[in-house]
Amino acid sequence: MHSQTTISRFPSLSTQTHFESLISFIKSTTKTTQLLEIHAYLLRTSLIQNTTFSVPFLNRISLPPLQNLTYSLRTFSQISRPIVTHYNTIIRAYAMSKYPEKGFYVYRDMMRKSKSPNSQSLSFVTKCCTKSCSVFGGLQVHARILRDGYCFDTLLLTTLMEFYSGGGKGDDACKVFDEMPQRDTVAWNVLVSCYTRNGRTRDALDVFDRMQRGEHGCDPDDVTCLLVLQACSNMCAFEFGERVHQYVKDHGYSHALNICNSLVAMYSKCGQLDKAYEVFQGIPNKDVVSWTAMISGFASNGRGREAINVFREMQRMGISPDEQTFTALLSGCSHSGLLDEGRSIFDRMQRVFGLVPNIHHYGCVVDLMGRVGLVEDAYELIISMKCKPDATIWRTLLGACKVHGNLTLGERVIERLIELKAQEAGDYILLLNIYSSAGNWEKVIELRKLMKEKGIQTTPSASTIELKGEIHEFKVDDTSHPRINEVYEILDEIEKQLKIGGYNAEITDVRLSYHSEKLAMAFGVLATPPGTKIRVAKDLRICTDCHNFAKMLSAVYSREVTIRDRTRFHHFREGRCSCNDFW
DNA sequence: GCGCCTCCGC
Repeated sequence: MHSQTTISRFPSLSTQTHFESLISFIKSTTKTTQLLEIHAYLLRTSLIQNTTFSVPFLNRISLPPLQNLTYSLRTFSQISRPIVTHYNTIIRAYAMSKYPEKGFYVYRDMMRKSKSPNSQSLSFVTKCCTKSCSVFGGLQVHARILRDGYCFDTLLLTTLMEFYSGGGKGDDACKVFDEMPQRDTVAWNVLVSCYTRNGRTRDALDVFDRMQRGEHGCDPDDVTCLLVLQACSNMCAFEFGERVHQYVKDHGYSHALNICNSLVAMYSKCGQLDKAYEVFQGIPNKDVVSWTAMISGFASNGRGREAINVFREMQRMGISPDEQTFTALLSGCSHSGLLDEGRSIFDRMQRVFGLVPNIHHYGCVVDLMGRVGLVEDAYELIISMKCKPDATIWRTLLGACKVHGNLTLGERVIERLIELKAQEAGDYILLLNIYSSAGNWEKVIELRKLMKEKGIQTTPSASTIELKGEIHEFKVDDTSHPRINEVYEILDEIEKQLKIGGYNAEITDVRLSYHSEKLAMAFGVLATPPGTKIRVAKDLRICTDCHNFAKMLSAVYSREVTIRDRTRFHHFREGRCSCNDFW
């Protein structure tokens, strides 16, 4: 009713005021119904042909909160001679929609009509190519950017970096960055995100210093901190993370909720639960993300009961858990072997909170059942799922079959993986280990032959250890580290000592050579004074042998050892592990 | 005028 009066009032005013108030009304309204009335009015008066009206109208209808693609397209089609800005609006609308590839068609169409794209058109169409993973389109746009001389446009080039980074072409993104004559903080941020996304976490951390050092230095902003904290989590770079925390305090970001949440996650993922909890308690207005981060922190560090307590506290505070909260909680139950608690939470999640379990939730429950030996039940659960089982969930069960030496089920599971055409080297290694644990050497030889025939290559795993803020990396049977000879020497010495303590190298695991985590631990013993905590991060899951090795090391050398593997933390102390062998 | 961004898991 209100809008009706507003529009009908327009003609009574002088033309100037009429137009001005109409435009400001378009810019301020957020109601689709009001915009539809205006649309009808613009059409009736042919004012829609006037860019002064059509541009703000298109912006309003195509951008959030309305984002109405249908009306944007209809309006666009009613404009008889669209200009570049109109096209840009539509390309942007497609970039934000579910059909990003159509943005590229509009871009091509506009060029066919001899309209030259400007910086904005190129920026939006690049985004379309990024979202639709169109390598072909992106390369064409890149060529156009160079041809039209936009190589000074920082903003446009940053968008182009995103295209390469998202398409897994990190090197090309870096090249665009290197050739940029000017860089702002956002360009640096995209570089960090590019490194993180493409697995070059170390380089991501280096950027934090590089950007401050540079000639035309840029100060990291809050987004830089978020990204770098993520990189610290991935690398288990605790000391680096602390430095970023200091930077956050010094630059007044310590009250930003997203930064605080990232800090909780970073400290948790570096195994520093006390620090994580300290930051967590200092957050005045904790949201779901904060609570989930803390639950996950306890969960991945093998403290399932505390994770459940935090969850209870969260409910007392009236914060509703979301799907991710339950994933964290259920994974906590599985890491700590809390079968009944896990089952009850899985049940309450559906009954009380009305959430439909997704593949991750099922994955956690399968993991939980598998760990405690209910492998057949876990198999039944996967079969009963409403969603399609993926390779990962089968792989989880395969791992459980290995732990419990269930050969027949293991074979059935690998068949499923083969059906999904998703079998990886790691899956064969697991099956291989199942056979060798059972002493079935014929099958071992047969499978090895099969792997050779299929050309399956095992990727060497790597472990890292941080000393004085510097990251040292070791691979299986490493030969590259500068102090590798000393490392092997001390490793032999350690093994001798541990054997006296009762450690025996297990021969059930096939790949028995110098595992990277052993090398990293040995380096820790070598390079730090006695009594210093050893913190190692590993990209795959730790094997039984290395687990025993670490347990014994913690007792014989009186060192606390922390190993973060692909899925969780292991805190070793006085010959025991926080995981109680539930891993 | 447009770009980067917090919590989960197998």
